[in-house]
Amino acid sequence: MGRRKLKIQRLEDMKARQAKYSKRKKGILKKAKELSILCDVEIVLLLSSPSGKPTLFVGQNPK
Amino acid sequence: MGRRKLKIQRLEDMKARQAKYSKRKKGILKKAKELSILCDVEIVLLLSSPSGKPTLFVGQNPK
DNA sequence: CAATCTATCATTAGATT
DNA sequence: CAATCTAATGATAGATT
Repeated sequence: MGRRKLKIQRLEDMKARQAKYSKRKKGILKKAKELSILCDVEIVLLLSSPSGKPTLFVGQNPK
Repeated sequence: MGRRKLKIQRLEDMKARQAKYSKRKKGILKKAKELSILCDVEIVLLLSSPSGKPTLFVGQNPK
């Protein structure tokens, strides 16, 4: 998606990595939340940012 | 996306949940893989299907 | 620069087979 | 039914501010 197709390979510039991470993290968290609700499933998503800051998403309650 | 907008709420039909899960699982796994490569970050994604079968994705190697 | 914008590509809802 | 199709919504690349 986006103005041009992006080749999926490591972004060499640290600022670019951080910026891309910020955008895509938002997207994948939304997808995780939607999937957990729609299908009523348990999901755990653990992300570590390029700078090392972790994000944990846990969808639905353990049964 | 799709032909009509889908309201994000639990799908009541078990078959519909399983089918939806199958489609969206593919999508979120791709997103996780792309994010881990692009931003060189560690990602753990644990999914449990509507029938209970787990899927574990681990992107990048722990450092 | 980080936030916002928008043209474009990607995902997927519902249909079809 | 599960796989495939495709119209249409959704995510986001690069531009702009």
